[in-house]
Amino acid sequence: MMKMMMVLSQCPLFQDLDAAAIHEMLQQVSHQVASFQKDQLIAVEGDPCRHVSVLLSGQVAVQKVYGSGRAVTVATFSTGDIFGEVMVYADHPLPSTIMALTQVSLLQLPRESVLTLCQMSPAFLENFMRLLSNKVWLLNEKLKLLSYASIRQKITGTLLALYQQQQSTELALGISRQELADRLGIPRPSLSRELALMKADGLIDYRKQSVRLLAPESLEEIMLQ
Amino acid sequence: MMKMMMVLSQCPLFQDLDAAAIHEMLQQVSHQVASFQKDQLIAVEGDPCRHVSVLLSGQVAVQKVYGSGRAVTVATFSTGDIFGEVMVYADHPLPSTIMALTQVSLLQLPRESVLTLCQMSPAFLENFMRLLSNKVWLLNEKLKLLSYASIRQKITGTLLALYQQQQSTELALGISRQELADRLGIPRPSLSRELALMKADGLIDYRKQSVRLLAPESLEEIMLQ
DNA sequence: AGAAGTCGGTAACGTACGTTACCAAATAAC
DNA sequence: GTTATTTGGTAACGTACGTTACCGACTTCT
Repeated sequence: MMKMMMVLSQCPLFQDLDAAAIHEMLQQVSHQVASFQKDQLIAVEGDPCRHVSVLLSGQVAVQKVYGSGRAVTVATFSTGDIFGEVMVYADHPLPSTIMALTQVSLLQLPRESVLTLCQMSPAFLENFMRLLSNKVWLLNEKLKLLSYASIRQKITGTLLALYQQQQSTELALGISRQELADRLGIPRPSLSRELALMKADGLIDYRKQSVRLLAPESLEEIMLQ
Repeated sequence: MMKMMMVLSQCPLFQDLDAAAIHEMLQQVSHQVASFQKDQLIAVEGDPCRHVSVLLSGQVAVQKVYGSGRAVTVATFSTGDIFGEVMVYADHPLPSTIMALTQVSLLQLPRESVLTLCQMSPAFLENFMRLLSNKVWLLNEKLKLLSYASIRQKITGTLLALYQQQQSTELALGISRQELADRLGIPRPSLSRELALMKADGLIDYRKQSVRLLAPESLEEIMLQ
């Protein structure tokens, strides 16, 4: 029990609420702490999502299970993580299966309880909103990067974002080539090659972790193609 | 005024609420109906997002404005559409600029008013949640498609989804090649070519808008690579 | 100082895929 | 019927990019 409050007060759903407040709120709505054995199914693809879950202990995997029974892990969650918060209010069934990777303990808040909590506590409401909104934002960012047509566009897009942010043509990257390549979803040699080509084209210059924009106008042009 | 209630009762934020209820709810929270001239800025990139807006009439554009002043339209909204519902609770400034494309009339609900409305009306709360959740779901779907490595994976992914859905190896597509290609984000000839190759490889057979899966096992294999 | 590990640049090679173009089949229009 | 129009297949071509491999520059350890 003490353990549970520790986890909850750390998790974004209950931030800015103290243990006493959380305890009291929970007492007023139906909820359950459920345990699952290793390899036990927590929720199955295609089912409707019935509750928001907070992982109190253990690890779970989000899996795509194919007809043949083969399963591919799409994501994993561990203590303090929340799941189901999106699908519980979306008009769609679960797109994947949730399985316990270890012995697992979950706080399960039924769909209706979450609504009640939102009505009860402005702080909880705001936390939930922020959770969803930030998720949308993050997905949008990823999507933007993926939808650039070429590697040059990906690079240019991020350079121009930094340009706007740092208000200078002398940009500090602050990350290694490998990290940058990972963010853009491309292999490192491809990144290096394109940087070299852009340098040859007179668009940029660089050494180590700093990049100088030589022709911001032309860079913007690239984003339009 | 009558006009405004017409629009609101149609929009997903106020669905399942009748005009009288909406009217009463709005009277209890601060809100404003704002007008903008054609080409006037409604909100500027980098600013914090202060309200959720419902477009009562006219059209607005979401634009990315570059340093040189050149603007690229990312999306447009028209009567009945909602915007700002994500950024108003996300921990980030506006990623783009909003501009009036025509004479525009907006219902602007300040951040706090929306919270109050959620507390007041369970139906409104649920509508808002559904709005955000469905957006996350949609983005996830797009992201899934985009993140497949090859065209063959994109095709296979959607075929297997249909397989699971229709529970038969004889799939009805229900859309034209062009539409399918658009959804996958690839040119139509590329789709045709890959379908032909997959047929040659003995994976599928097809004619017109129906596809038969000849080797579901092998198709699953493709998704793992 | 030498060994070992990390980090970035570069080259060679093959291929998946975008692009363009043209053609056949099916459907709609007259 | 004969044209248009849409819809889908196919071929030829160039290239952007993934893959692999190797090498030099820098750090860190002993």
